[in-house]
Amino acid sequence: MIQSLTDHDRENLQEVLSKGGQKVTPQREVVFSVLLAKRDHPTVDEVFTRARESMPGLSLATVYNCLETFVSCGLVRQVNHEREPTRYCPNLAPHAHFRDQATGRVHDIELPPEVINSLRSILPPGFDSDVIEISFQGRAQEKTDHAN
Amino acid sequence: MIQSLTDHDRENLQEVLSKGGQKVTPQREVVFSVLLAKRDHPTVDEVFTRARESMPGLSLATVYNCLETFVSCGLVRQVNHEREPTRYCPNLAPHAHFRDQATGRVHDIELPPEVINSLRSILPPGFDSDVIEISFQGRAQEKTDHAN
DNA sequence: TTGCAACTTGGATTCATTCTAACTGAATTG
DNA sequence: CAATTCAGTTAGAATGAATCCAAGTTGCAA
Repeated sequence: MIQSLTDHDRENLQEVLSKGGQKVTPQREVVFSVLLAKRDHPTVDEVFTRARESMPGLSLATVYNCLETFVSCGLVRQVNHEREPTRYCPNLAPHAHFRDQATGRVHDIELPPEVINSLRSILPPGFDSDVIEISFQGRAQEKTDHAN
Repeated sequence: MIQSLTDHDRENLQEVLSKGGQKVTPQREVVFSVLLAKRDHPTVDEVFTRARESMPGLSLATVYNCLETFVSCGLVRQVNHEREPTRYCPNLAPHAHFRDQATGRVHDIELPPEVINSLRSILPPGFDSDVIEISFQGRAQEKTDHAN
């Protein structure tokens, strides 16, 4: 599972970071590649463990820092569910999250624009929102995930 | 702000608790009355502070216990936002939450059934959900809240 | 080469929440 | 009526995710 970024992903990382006034570092590359390699909404600890495979000296604090940087640059999304550890998600398209109660696994659910609009329309006058979080909770018939 | 339950509320508490195999206790009455007195989505600490006004010996652990009991009986809802302390809400009607970025205050947003349905309809086959959480984040022109 | 600013690091700290073990008090049984 | 039981309460200890901090690194710029 040790792997680094494709040229394309590295370019993207470089561009988004510099737009946010941040630099590309070896640590950030590794953390980002971990996120892209397996899009299963890992926790910080999971990212940490996976990243250490290719960079044993990496510290936990740095993983927190990197992820925080990515979030502030809009490169990844934070996913919070109840009080469980925060998870991270490199899917930037607007989507909701579905948490399988049995496994704890989190799935992305595509969000059609008309649903977003109908949601925005229920806000009373005077309320203006840029972020809408939608999360489902229930049971999913897991299709065994090949690929990744 | 020290006040106890109306007969109606006390009855309701009694009924819902016993349905869940739980008893009414003085502590539970106080905590419940705090929730009803000011429906501003208080944190545990806020509930604790307010409840102590009418019951100085009350312990924090008990507030946690009471609130947990209420949630498990379906008497109140938990409201989580990012990693902030959990808040509690006695509004049982289906509704979304709007968090004012400026003040941190949380407002209830009514959720029309058709919006709930359109949301449920975006789930892929095989996904079944009982709980849908919707939270907005943005700016609200606060209308100074009289009453309460 | 020196300086600086951003980034990284490990360890300490914070803080919401949970746990634990002792206590209370009401109901139940002998 | 005691004795037992059992849910509920309590204070304080423990947990664990996340943040903070002060001391290193690194690469770039003057």
